[in-house]
Amino acid sequence: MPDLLADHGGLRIDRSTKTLRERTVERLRDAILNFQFKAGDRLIERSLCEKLGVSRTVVREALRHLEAEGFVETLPQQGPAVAKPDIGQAAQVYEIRALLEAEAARAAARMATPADVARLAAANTAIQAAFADGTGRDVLRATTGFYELLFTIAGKSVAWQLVQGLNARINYLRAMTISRPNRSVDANAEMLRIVEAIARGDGRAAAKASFDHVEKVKNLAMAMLDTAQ
Amino acid sequence: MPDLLADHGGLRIDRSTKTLRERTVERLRDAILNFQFKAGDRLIERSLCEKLGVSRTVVREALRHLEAEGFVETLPQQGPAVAKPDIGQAAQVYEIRALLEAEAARAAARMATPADVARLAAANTAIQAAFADGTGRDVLRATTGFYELLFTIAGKSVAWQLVQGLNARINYLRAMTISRPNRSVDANAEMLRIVEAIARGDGRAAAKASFDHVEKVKNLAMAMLDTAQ
DNA sequence: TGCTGTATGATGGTATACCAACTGATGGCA
DNA sequence: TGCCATCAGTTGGTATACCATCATACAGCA
Repeated sequence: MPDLLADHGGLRIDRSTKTLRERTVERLRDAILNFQFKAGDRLIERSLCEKLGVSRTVVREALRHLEAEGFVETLPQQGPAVAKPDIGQAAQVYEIRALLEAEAARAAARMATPADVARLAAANTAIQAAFADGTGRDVLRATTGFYELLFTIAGKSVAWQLVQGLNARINYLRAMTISRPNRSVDANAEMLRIVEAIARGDGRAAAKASFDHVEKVKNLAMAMLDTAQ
Repeated sequence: MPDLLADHGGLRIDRSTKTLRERTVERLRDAILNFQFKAGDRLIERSLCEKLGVSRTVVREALRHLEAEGFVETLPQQGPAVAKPDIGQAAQVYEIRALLEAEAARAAARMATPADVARLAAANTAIQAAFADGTGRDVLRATTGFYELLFTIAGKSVAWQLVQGLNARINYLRAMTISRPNRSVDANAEMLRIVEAIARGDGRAAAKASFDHVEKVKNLAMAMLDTAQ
């Protein structure tokens, strides 16, 4: 079996095309992240087959994947639905995010080049633009772009994978914190603290700013869940 | 659809039985963790069907789940195999573990009752017994038991899920660090530091002892990977 | 009008079939 | 003896069938 990952003098044929299953996983994940399905919505197999134009095998395998990632939960005798974490799990998810993002910010402060810093600043500007002109969906997407860049600069691809999965579980909470009055102003100040600390290479300050930011949104989210119950 | 999670005066019928798929996921995960399959081994569907006595649908869905958890990786045109991370990923996995376990140790120091501390001490004794009388597999299992207890005391079920997945990816590295000469003696001292710090309620010391322990095994693992390449 | 029984449709679980691509073995020819 | 072509077996991808369980709607009866 040829080693597709090794470099063999540059002549290797690229045969990597995505299976229907892989594309289905991506489509469903995107649909969940973009609120085409909301937390708690049932994901009925035959209905998804019709929408996506694939067989139940493909849908079922995609659901298994998303289930393991935390996007979907399956209750016995009830079938799959978009994941909706309880308040205890949500709190823990925010705590872990805070740890991982703070560590990434610390490492990014150490490793960022001036070009990196400029890119982070631009990513933050994109978040503000999304708050001003876009939808909640746009803000989530821009925020994801910022953090993806942060983790990439920090060289922490594994942590980024975990954070993506964690964020999946609290997707709708994130959407709700974004839509709070004045969240735009506070978020701007908080992200700016992170970018500025990284710009001056202050890992400790970057970690603190990042940690404080996640604590802030965690508290907003917990307050909302308390109200909703 | 009845709400299976709500309490309705205690009369509710418990119908939660596991599907073939759920049991297959567990069996395969256990087999990987117990080195019945080794890192890099191909997981051929029809062969697994014969071994497990189930259809390809059940096996494929289980593989999808384990793939998303990080136990299995699928290369195009090559099919599924037990995951084998490279040195960069392995380093990152250890770093994340260090963060999450340190945080769990800190919280456990705050929350542990005397009975909890006794259980942790017993779990540590079980690790030492496994080093003395058991196999590497026994040591891994006992160590998992210790950490499961630690995270439970700390109230961190989500972090524990993540750590389990992370450990899956470095399962064989863990087995290799365990089998080093004198690892038993060092491990005992390191775990004892953790238990003692928790016993006296010193969160900071517990976090440090836990962090140092993971740093130690990370360095052992990195040294081995360097040698192997 | 309300309750109960029955029937039908919906849904997830599981098995099997078919196909395409790939790998390895074998035979023939130069 | 080595190389090439062909064939057979292996394997993953995908589709579909069947079944059991559950939910909902409807009809009949008191």
